[in-house]
Amino acid sequence: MTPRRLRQFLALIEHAHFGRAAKSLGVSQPALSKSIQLLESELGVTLFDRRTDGVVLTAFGQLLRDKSQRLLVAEEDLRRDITLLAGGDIGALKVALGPYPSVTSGYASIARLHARHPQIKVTAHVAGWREVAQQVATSAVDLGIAEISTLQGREEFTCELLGEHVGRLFCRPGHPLLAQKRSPTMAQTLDYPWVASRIPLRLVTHLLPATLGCAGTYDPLTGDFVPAIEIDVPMQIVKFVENSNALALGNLSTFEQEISAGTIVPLPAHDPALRTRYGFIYLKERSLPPAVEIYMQEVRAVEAEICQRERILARMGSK
Amino acid sequence: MTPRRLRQFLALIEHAHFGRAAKSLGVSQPALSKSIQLLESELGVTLFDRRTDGVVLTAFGQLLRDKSQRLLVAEEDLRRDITLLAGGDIGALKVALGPYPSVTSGYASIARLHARHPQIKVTAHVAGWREVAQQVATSAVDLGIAEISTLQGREEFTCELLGEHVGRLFCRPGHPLLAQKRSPTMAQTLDYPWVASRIPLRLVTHLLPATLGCAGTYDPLTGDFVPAIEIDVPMQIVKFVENSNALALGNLSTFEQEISAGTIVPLPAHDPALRTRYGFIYLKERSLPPAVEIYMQEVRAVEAEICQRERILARMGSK
DNA sequence: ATTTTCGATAACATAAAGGTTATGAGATGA
DNA sequence: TCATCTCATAACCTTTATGTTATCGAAAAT
Repeated sequence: MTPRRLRQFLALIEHAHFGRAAKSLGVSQPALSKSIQLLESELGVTLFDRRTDGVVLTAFGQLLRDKSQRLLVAEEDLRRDITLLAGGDIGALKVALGPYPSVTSGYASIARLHARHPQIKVTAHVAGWREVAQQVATSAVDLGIAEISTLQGREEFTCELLGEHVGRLFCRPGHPLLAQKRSPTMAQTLDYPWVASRIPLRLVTHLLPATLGCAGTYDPLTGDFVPAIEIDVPMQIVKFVENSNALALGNLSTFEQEISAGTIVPLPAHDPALRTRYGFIYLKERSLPPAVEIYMQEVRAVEAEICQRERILARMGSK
Repeated sequence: MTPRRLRQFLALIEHAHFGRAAKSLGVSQPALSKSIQLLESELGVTLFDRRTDGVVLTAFGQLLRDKSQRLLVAEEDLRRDITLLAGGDIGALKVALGPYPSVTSGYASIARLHARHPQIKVTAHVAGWREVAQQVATSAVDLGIAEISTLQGREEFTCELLGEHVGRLFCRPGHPLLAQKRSPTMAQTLDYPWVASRIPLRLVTHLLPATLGCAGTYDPLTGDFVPAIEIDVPMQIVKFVENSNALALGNLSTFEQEISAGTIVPLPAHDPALRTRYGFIYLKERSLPPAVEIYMQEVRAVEAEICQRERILARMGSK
């Protein structure tokens, strides 16, 4: 069951014809015949039904096809990873970060990654949840960090839960979502830009480069940061929400002063506690490059730190 | 980069010594030396630092170790799957189902699987969320269906989100959770058995064998069903909750009559909408046997059906 | 019936994989 | 300095993998 044989096997499936498959592989027909026979005898099953007008795959063949393709991809990926690493190229890493809280730990992790592995070039793209999923699906990025409901019914994705944040949404007093009678649904809130509140950023400010905004593209190698929504973090968020239809995410305590001053108001929600569960998402079929795995380790570490700090803050809050 | 060579490579790592590793593999030392050299030249990197007192792995070696182990496991799994299938054994399937709503689609899927593939032997174990995770982690089951927050911080798990249900918890009037001043936390509710309400079961009753309870072990091959909590589904749930500390999961409309009669009451919760996101969980490192993949397809199909029916019910309800 | 098409088989060639024993070369400690 | 330990190298052997060309036999089509 060598890679070579598996490739011959897959070629035969494609052409459904020994002669033509052999030709496409650049070998003679008897060579391919024997090769497939050896594969069959090794596994102890018949892989093809030989018909007079060609061959068709058996159930065993179908199983082998699906699995062997993955196996070959995994092997190629491994080869590629080692070759790149050997060339001194530890790898570029593209990640798509969803809104809060994904972006919070996502950015903090980039800063840590850059500190420890400056040779890894990171491109982070901040986007909406749906866009993150789309970018992962099209392989535009290696990895996404997004709210996991993004994944519903998408069997091509794998996810790893990172954390859970509970927060509320806040808006300006005259916001369109306040005009309607019913409490806004989650789907409706997604129609407006969300901005991360001070709380989640405060949790990681000791890790964040001061220049980092909450939305945009950051390359730690060059230091370039191109904000998608230009907000000075953390103080300008309230001003931004006050003067636009953007929604701020945070806790009641986060905006205690602003609420009593009436500058921003909490959004009524029939689901008042906004539980956000977010995690890594990536394609099931691909094996992740080493740079991505290193980055994931950093994210996990940051996440653990955030969890601990939140627990401390919660304890302080309840006293 | 044949399996054989990779195994030699792993053996050398283990012994950190050419002579001893060669002995453990049953070959001579020069044979192993040459084999490793070939592997190194094939990949174009040095895998071991040769020291006078043995060998130590380089960074490349470490990368290859991690990846090649997975590759070998995948290959072995494939071989095992085909061998089993060749022996007419399409495979036994062990699944752990968490409480509602996991168990709902889990059971319905078993019924469908049994109808289409009667030769697949299924063992379903219904358990609490934590136990599902534990059983998956220890490979006691191939697959789990559970609430995904089970996965937080567990990087050994892969998950695939299946669906999201919103419900509330109900209890008897004198329940301990009502005695405390604060609203019960999610963690506290987990201290009591949960039982599935009529709503989620009603959604799939056309798929369920009439005998199925909501908790227990069911083998569709023999038809044996051993309930863990004996409840006649669906009518006895209210009686059970009324006379125990069990919690029932459902919507307000589910228990409309009982609430007005005062027999059961909704549990106050600072997080009144109980959003349950559940999905498949399995070990990252393992490749799933074919029987499990077939089952997963059935679950996905049932899940899609449930989603559609819920949407219809919701629309009917809002009119 | 005859021809064509397709895969299997036979006979043979060659390169590569994998192994052996004997020996070499460098570091280390008695 | 010498014995000893490490892994590398050399020379050689055997088996297996992979290929070739020529031919065969069965089914389908003309």
